[in-house]
Amino acid sequence: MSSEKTSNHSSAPAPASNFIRAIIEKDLAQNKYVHKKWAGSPGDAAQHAAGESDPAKIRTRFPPEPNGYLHIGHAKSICLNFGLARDYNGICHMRFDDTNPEKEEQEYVDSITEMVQWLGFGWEAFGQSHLYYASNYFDWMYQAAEALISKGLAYVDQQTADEMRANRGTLTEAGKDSPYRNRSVEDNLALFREMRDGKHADGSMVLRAKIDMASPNINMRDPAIYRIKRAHHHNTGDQWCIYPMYTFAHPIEDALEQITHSICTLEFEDQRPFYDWLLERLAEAGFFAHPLPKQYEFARLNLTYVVLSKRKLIQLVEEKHVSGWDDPRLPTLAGARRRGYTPEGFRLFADRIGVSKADSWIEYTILEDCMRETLNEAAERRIAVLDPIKLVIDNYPEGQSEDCFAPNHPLKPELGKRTIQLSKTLWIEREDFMEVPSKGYFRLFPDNMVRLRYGYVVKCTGFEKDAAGNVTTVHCEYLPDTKSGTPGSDSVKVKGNIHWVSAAHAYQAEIRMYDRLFKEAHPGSADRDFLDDLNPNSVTTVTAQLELALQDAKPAESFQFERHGYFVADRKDSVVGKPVFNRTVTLRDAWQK
RNA sequence: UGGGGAGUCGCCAAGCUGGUUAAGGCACCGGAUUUUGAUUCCGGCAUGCGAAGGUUCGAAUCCUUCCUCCCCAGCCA
Repeated sequence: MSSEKTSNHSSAPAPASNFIRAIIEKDLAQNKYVHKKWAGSPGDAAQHAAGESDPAKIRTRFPPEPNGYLHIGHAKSICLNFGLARDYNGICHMRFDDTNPEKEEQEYVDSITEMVQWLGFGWEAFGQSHLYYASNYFDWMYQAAEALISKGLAYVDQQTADEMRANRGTLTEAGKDSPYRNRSVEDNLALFREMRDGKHADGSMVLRAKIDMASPNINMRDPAIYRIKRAHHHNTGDQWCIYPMYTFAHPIEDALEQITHSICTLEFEDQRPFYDWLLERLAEAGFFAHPLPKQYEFARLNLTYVVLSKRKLIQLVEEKHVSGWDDPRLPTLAGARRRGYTPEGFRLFADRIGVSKADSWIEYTILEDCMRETLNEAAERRIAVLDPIKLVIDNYPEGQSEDCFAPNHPLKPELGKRTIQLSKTLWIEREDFMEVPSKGYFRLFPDNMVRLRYGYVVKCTGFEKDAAGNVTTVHCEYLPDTKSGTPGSDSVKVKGNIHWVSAAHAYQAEIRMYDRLFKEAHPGSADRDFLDDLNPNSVTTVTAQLELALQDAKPAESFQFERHGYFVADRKDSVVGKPVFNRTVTLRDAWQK
């Protein structure tokens, strides 16, 4: 618990300390960046040197490749990077790491920016936008590559991919030098320029950093840094036919953008030596100035009952196990949003799970609980009968109805009340009646009394069944003096309190009852095919009876259906005046049946 | 068997320049309030820090050995 300076937002509790915050606080305490300049846009050492003092205390970045949809795992990284920038008076750059034209599309950049903003983050800071594309740095990267070649630190290799692999060695054996490794600087430069100018076929040669083929770290065995690839790029079109590799491009992107803390996941740990090697060499060449960006790695998110691998998500969508990338059962952010999960809930989740380097599995209920917590605060209450049977109040006048008053939010009286109509024939929940009550059951059963929430206390007098033996109608009599809100309401004490909707005043609607997509905590573990772990009942659709006010629900509006859970009007399938709902998450239920 | 990481309560996670009663959250178990079996509120919850040795007045923190798990041999990111 080292610091008091953890958040700009004094109202919110400071997020828990973690190793990255500790590093940042130490760097800040040492005034590591006080002399850092910012050119006003990404640039090299000279450009930044000519700029003003950097208004940002730190710079982080969220650098997705636009080759797919964002998911819950990305939300952790987004909250981390943008959250750090927010808490330390810094800036988080939104950067598209688009160095491989074959996999990237505009559609993905659009959905990624939309989702980051939906999560509540932005890249406008100190009067400018910080949305960047790695592909806009191709000229600089090219120059950096030539600089490396000039220093004898890179060479053009004409081995085939297979030869390169064979000569890379193994985890326990050193690699062998390429026969092209000792070409002259002039030849390398000429060849590299020919590569750029389209004189050579795709795959015929590649530019490699010249480091050490015997390094115990395989990433240092002369990694490929530029390849020939004639593909149309979503941003640069056909301007280039050579593209930098991630390992080469990423450190340069960070340096051009004056990133102070480059935070990525654990699998990049082995890349860090090259990251530092490259930047040091380019600093020696005058490209960049100290302090150079530093890379730090944290454990990626693993969530029980969920798959987050791109390959598996694609398979779920393409094989139609779900309806699309925004299927409410998917862990994509588009799916989660449609399910009714909230940005606030995700941010709470990110704070709650913390950041460390230990591989871990977060229980899915933690995420659900964060959603409940934020929804409980924000969602207005409404009444919905999801599995309706009839309740007839035999001593209530036919054709009559009366107003009952229900608060929109029990914790927020300022949100007011709405009126709902009570009449002789109501819809109630099938599970709120039992012909023979089980132990501890305190809802409706013959001769028992319950309160009709916001209405009267009633006594069960009988019931009817159909030919199949299913209860269709329950009969009761009401106690006229016991209406909620009247002095007599407490005259009769009852334990049960059930919700209802007047049959003559109901809106009938479709509700999708979503459950987890997988029935196993670790889908696909123990040599099972993850598809075999799919929950066959991950969605069931019911026709429910809702209170009339729900007919006006707007797409994406969330409610708590009392005693059930949180539901959202589907943003896609709802039409004005005829919303359909998705169950976001149930309420907790301590009643073990 | 090369290199790089990680192992603290059921799940996360602080602490790790040695000295605290080993934070906190979630879960769980009690109990109170409640016209949602919800929420809220109170209380409980690691003689123990992967294991075994060692150093020390004192170790989760230092040393030694061992065990387990994760990552790396794309012209992907």
